[in-house]
Amino acid sequence: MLDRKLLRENPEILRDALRKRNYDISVVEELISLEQQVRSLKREIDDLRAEKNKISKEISKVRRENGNVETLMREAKRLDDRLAEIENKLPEKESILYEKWLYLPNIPHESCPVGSSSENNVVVRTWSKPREFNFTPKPHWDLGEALEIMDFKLAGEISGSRFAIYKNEGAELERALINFFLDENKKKGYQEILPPTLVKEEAMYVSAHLPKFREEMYYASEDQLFLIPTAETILANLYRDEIIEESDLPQYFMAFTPCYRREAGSYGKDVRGIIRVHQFNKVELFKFTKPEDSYDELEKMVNDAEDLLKLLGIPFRVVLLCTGDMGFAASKTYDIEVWAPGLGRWLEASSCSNTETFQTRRARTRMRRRDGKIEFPHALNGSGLATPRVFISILENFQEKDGSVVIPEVLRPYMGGKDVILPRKER
RNA sequence: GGAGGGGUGGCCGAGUGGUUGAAGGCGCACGAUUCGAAAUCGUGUAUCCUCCUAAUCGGGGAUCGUGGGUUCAAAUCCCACCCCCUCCGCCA
Repeated sequence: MLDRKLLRENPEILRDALRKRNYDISVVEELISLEQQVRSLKREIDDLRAEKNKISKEISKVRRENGNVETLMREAKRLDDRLAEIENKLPEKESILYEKWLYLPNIPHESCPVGSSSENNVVVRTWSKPREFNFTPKPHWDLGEALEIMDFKLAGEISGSRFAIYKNEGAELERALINFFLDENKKKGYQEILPPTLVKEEAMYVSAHLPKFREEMYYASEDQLFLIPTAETILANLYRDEIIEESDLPQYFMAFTPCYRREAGSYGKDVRGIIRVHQFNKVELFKFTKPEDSYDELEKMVNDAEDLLKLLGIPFRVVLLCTGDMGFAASKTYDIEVWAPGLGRWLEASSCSNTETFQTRRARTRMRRRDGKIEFPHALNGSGLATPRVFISILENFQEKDGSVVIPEVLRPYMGGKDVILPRKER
């Protein structure tokens, strides 16, 4: 959510932001007029209430002195009628304005490349060279099924398409990744949170997954609870309705959770394997920072995520998203893409964003400066990391000609010292 | 799921329908005292919106879990919902 003062003080910033994101800018005029109406209604109401409060106090005083209050009462009632008339108009206008306001995306940072699609994204750096194979590398679904560490047929029967079952070393590898991510991030100062994965509707508004992205989430209607699409939802709510002292910033958090996404609208896309699944595991990173520090903190967060891949030895590249490709809540986003030689393409394994005050406004999370001034801190989120594409990348990058997969060294302590996943019969 | 109790400022805690945005205490900040500290004394200490101002100051409105209602007037009365606690039932 943006600062409503923009409508009065600098609507051009809004139009510019919407243009960069390929949104229709005509909504701005509509909002300006709505905001003016709401504000003038509020003023009228405030003035009338002030008058009425005065009379009420007068009544109280006259009563105490045993005077006659009838004239005053009549005056108060008359004001009441006028008030009721105006007060009735306000909630309607206010809610229209609020609803529309919630649908406005965040303002892109000036350092973001302007462009309309992923083609305008900028690769800022690439780490390590993709390995040369002297055989044709297989996709992870072939490797996974042959090694009997993944079962897509069974998952399909039990849960449907876009679900996976991990077995044996597959399950172990998944668990190893999660623990490895958590342990490494902890060294960087991220506090661990283990949250619920079902949340109330109001919490979803804070992260800005609502109202716009209702269709992308699973909903337990009986209990009116949403399954989280990411732990970002939870972490953005950590300081809801609270004021953080400036001296307590920055704050780093991480949370491991399963993530649930309906993937509506991506029918027929990435249906094989675990490139795009309805349920996956992710360790999410989250920061609350002072506004002046947030862009440095974003760089650090990206580096933290990159470090995980470096330790694993997985080739990756860092991509700065252009304005048209950025998420709704983001001011600036870096994606980290890992190389998947079996698929022959880069896969997004992390997305790190600065949302500035977009989420903290919705959460009413504020910070108090040393001089007592109140303002909104910035909030940042990033994956550190989501497992499926790292899993893919490990299988596909570290496969051998015989179909076995070498386990990255840093994961071996998490897998009882095992260094390779061999085909079933050889185990 | 059934029965009961409760939600007030950073925290504890008072609050007869009317100068209560809210006593008192703790905490915190600043000042005095002190060689310095403790103790003591003094002052200050919620947030949001809005108007005025260059800014400070100041004016107005709103907020005592949330939303509605009664009333000239609600923290206080009524209704609904949310949350917390206790007991019973069920249960990993």
